[in-house]
Amino acid sequence: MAHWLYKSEPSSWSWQQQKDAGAKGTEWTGVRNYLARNNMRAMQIGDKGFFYHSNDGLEVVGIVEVCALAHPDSTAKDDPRWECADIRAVRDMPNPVTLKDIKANPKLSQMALVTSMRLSVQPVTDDEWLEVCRMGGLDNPPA
DNA sequence: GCCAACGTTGGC
DNA sequence: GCCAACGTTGGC
Repeated sequence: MAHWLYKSEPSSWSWQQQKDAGAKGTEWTGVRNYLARNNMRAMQIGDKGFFYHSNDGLEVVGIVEVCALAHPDSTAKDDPRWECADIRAVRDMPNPVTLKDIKANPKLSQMALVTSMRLSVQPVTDDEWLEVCRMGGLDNPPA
């Protein structure tokens, strides 16, 4: 299964809010970027991803999974171009992994988080997934 | 709060 | 279809 990374500013939508939304999950609305949208179109049910706090925190704080395939973004009713998937919280990172840690790890130098700073929904390779999980203290990373 | 990077928009 | 202007993102 593919892996992803979702950025959110905690002041607009935080990890705590995502967890509070429970198993039903939430639409990942508001993406207005074609690459990010295409990533969401490629998502499959059960795909795991990292939840990253941008601007404030700058760290991977949790694991989420896709619980609905891409559908029209309800916050873009007048513009059929924009779609989003739904995601739900799976678990906390035992130790949040900071952007600083990621940049300092040579194995992660090709991560989109580093190379495509502004992409808000990005793919994560299997190797990157395992490495960040390891750094975060997850001994048995979810597939 | 600043500003660089960069994606999108819109005039031509 | 180019490209300048503009707006937004996001690290610092």
